[in-house]
Amino acid sequence: MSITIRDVAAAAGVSTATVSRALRGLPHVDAETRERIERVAKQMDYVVSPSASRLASGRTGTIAVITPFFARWFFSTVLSGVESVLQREEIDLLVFEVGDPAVSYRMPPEQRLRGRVDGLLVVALPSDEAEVAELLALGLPVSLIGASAEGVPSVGIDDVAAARTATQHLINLGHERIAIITGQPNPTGFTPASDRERGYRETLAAAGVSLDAQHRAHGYFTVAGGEQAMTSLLAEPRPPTAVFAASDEMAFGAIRALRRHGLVPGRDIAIVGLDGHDLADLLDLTTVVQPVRDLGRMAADALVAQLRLPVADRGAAVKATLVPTTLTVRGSTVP
Amino acid sequence: MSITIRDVAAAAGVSTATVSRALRGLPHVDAETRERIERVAKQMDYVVSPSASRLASGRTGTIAVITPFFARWFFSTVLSGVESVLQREEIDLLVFEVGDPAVSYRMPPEQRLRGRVDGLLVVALPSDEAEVAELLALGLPVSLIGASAEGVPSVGIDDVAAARTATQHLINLGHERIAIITGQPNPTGFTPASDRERGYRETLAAAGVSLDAQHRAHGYFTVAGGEQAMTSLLAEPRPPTAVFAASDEMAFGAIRALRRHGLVPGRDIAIVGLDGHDLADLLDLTTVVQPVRDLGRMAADALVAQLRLPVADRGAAVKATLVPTTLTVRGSTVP
DNA sequence: TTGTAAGCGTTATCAT
DNA sequence: ATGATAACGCTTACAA
Repeated sequence: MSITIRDVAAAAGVSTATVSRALRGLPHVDAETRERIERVAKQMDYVVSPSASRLASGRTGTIAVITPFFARWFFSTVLSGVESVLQREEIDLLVFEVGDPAVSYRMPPEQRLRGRVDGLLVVALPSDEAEVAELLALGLPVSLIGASAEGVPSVGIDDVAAARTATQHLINLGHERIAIITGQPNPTGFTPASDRERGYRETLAAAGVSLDAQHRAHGYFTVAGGEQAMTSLLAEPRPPTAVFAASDEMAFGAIRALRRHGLVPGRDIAIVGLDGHDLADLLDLTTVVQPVRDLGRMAADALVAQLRLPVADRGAAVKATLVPTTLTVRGSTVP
Repeated sequence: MSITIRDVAAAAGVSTATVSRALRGLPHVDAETRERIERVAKQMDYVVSPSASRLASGRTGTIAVITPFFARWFFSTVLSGVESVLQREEIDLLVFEVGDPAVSYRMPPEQRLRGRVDGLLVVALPSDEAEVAELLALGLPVSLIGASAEGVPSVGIDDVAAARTATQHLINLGHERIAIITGQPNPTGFTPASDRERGYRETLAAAGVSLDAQHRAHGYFTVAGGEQAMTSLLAEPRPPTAVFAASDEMAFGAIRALRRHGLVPGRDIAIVGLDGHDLADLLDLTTVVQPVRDLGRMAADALVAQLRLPVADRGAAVKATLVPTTLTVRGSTVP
């Protein structure tokens, strides 16, 4: 039905082997011959059959992104960064949405991956979970985004430092009752959550500001969770004068809670988030900005680099890249 | 290196043909034989080679989603709906981000699609654009989401009706100077934009409310655009008392503009959006809700149904499904 | 019900 | 530099 490499070979008066070499830019092909083949191929509108090529070569030219969500700012932004690289590299992008690892999620069984992809990009998943470990054990090149693990390349921010920046900002403003809205109640293997909390604690300690156990609430990284968390903080005998929310979406929820109580963020209670969410500006939220799209880009670049390497040299330079964050001050924290 | 169908066949004492049939659930396999084969296969941890299977069968078990953006609420939510279906159906999901069709976008060249997918899901792209037309001409089953075209199955909302609902709501509140923040300046083939504007116009006309040409601004479906649009509306000699924003994100921008001017949405100027954005609640925005995730699900279901059909019967029932929208009233429109 | 064997369209090895 | 040709691992007539 469709044009095959044989048709092209015949039309160009060469063997299929030569066509294959010529079209893939391999060496040992006469310049003239190559040109002719390319011309003929284009004119015949020939496209290599991916299935055949994959079967014969053992490479798929495909990578998979495994992510808890699509429909949340961080994740979709990462995805966008990833795809910009893959589009350039002409690599196919397969996606799997696995759900909140803190609740219930279903990893793609390895059967959905084996033989379909050359590499894996895992977004913000606790790398110590059994399921994630299985992925790593698949033997494919892997890159983590927004999480890290021993012996696996990763890119993310320095969560401790980012939290320090946020907390220090509140301290500089003169606050002494600084609460945190954190992600999970119990520290899991998902390090960003606990790292951010650690940065907060360390900074308070360093500044000699007391840490009140009552000034900690869980927002589960969601808007609704942030709202609940803030509400409970407000209900305390001595409510905080400032809040560090470990994610912008939780900060949004907190802002909503404030409004519901007739309080104005920045005037009545200072609040700072962490993310650099698209809509932080809209809500006038001070936040520590992480370059999320770049995270996706960099991880994809790193993975592609791995793939281009001869299999032998691959595990060589496993590094955890930390990209810098920047504080953006807005109305939610005013002197 | 890896287990092949031959290994399984040998271990089960049958031919590869029988293994193939058994494992795919085809008829004409003895129950006992099938059971044995399944047992052996599982025990050997056998997984069919996708490349080989694709090459031999001509089917890829893959569909592609082509969308302008990942990192925007509507699009990522659609994607999530799509993937929930494909995960269930065990179909691979390939994604392409093509950029804003109103600005500049790069469709995946057909070479990136041919032979790689069995079907296409096209999200919110103007189907009369040459590039989109090319996709349709690819001969693959296609389903459109949030846009429609002659002879192509699609799912979306009734944009005219949704806009009517929004506008009528404002009229019911007693407003007589009702502006619109619309998407594009010029009607392109992207029907939702013009349909929403049409619904607005028709409703005003039906209610005998005059239509002021000054009460129309372009928000380009973005927050920033919406803010600019609202700002320009406010600058007019007789500013509107109510605004219909053709998307929630533009409404968000409008709200921001209001705040900047010291105006309170709902009290000083009524505003209603269209989308049912996650954060509409946060911003207390009245909006006409479309079931976006369902849109993705339904389109995926429809496409999968097509794929399961014998090739001959495919073009049969090309229908444009319109799903209902509902008005959610919040603080941005109070009596 | 099961087996045989001819593809499917490349890639890659080994000659030439 | 080019050509023959054996894989690659499965599906699917067709035969038995």
